[in-house]
Amino acid sequence: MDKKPCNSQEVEVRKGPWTMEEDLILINYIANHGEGVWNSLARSAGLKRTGKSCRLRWLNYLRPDVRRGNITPEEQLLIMELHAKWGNRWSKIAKHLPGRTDNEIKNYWRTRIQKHIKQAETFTGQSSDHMMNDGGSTAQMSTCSTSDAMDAYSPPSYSANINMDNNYQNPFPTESSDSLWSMEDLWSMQLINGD
DNA sequence: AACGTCGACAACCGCCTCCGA
DNA sequence: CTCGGAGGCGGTTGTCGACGT
Repeated sequence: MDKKPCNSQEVEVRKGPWTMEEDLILINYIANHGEGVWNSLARSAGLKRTGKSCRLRWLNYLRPDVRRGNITPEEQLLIMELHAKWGNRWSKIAKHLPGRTDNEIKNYWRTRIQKHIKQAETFTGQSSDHMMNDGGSTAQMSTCSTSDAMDAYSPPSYSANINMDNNYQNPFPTESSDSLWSMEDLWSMQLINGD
């Protein structure tokens, strides 16, 4: 059951935070070979990660069009509206927020919006426990105007950076053929992405 | 200055669905 | 038609930094 020392290919799957080197390997490999077939990708690239882990890392963090940083008020409203419509269909919601990942939206919802709902609930008494029904809350806000929704949720303080992403540039090499990434490229990408 | 608590986010896990053999 | 593998999705956990006492 335990690791077989003779079969060193399938042992030692790395877990936990990704290192800069791993990120570079993954980015370079995808830049040259494209994404998909994640299990074999992980193996071919020499990453000691599962295909799932590589896919997740790429989709949620390394992809060049991933926007990081503040969720704008517009995006927050959209999230609330779409969540009211579809419930916890995070990937579906994410499709309507270019550059945002389902994971990011999910985290945002759980840490921020849900907290505000909870607070609002304690104020208004227990009258609306349907709002907190995370496991599939739908439709309760579907008819709210956006301003109503904002009143209900009282968004966290935003500094005016609504258009901060309009001049986002894709740091990826235009042609995926034979391009290698350096540490500096990676760092600059992290900076552009708001990290 | 040290310690404890809380919040935000990255990553993992398990389940489900789809597709090809 | 069935089975197995891969991908996708949502839920949950772990980690780290910020903040308050």
